[in-house]
Amino acid sequence: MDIATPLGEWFNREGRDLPWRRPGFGAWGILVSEVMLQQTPVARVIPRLAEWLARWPTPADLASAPPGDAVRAWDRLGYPRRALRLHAAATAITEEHGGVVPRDLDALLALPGIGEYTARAVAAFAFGDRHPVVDTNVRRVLARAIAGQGEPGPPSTRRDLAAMESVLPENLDAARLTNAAVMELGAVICTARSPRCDACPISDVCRWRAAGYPPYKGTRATVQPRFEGSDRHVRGLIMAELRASEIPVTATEIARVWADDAQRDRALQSLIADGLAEPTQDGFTLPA
DNA sequence: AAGACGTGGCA
DNA sequence: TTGCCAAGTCT
Repeated sequence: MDIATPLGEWFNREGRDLPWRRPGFGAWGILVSEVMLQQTPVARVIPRLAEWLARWPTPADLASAPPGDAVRAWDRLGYPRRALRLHAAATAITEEHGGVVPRDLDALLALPGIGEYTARAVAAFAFGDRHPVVDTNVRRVLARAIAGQGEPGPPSTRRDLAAMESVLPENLDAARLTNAAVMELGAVICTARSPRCDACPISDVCRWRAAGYPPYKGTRATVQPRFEGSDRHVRGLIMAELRASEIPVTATEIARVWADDAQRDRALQSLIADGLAEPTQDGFTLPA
């Protein structure tokens, strides 16, 4: 069953005009966008990405800045360790790859913060190479359209890559288009909560639809723990203070963000361990 | 190999 | 209001 052709036609007609899809956006821009998009919605990424690339147009530009600048520019995208890793990746690209984003999958995979998904996304979208690209959208679309299940089971890199490989055309351009189209379908049509099957270009061949939308029976992924009152919450509050100040934030000021001394200290210590905060003479700052 | 890791929008 | 979810990675 060929789903690549109808998906490609649909994508060419209705795919969103996103910055990183514009011709000539560049491998560095695509790499930065992919890292920002890890667990963060498109709408929140777009303005931050534009600022980031205007300020640091090349990996060497970012590498020459203090990591704390990257963390501050990251703003509230969330998971600020990504900013630190992106800075470290820029350093590695500058020092080990002559300042040029590598094209090879293994070289990409070796960069900090670049995992199985992002490495393939960069190789496929920035360089046009033929690799199956599998993210949460792709998993969901393939689970439904091909496997006839309402939700993907637990991620299995091997199985997931094989599944995507099986729908990928041989032709390079067609393969790249298919990768983008399956992701896009999962993002805007075949969504997690309320899929818009009426607007789906492959509804006529979807096995889940054909089976009458059977409810998912497998094991569910572990539920996200409550955020309110969690260590993540406290880390976030402390990071907001550090981002907002150009001078060291005192222990007294940090004490105001969270009353529980033990939990606050645990959060601060973990931020220091992560390299997101640095103790100084007068308090704490983003990494210099 | 589960669990940690931010943040905010939406139903 | 609470819970789910958003182009994952790392340990």
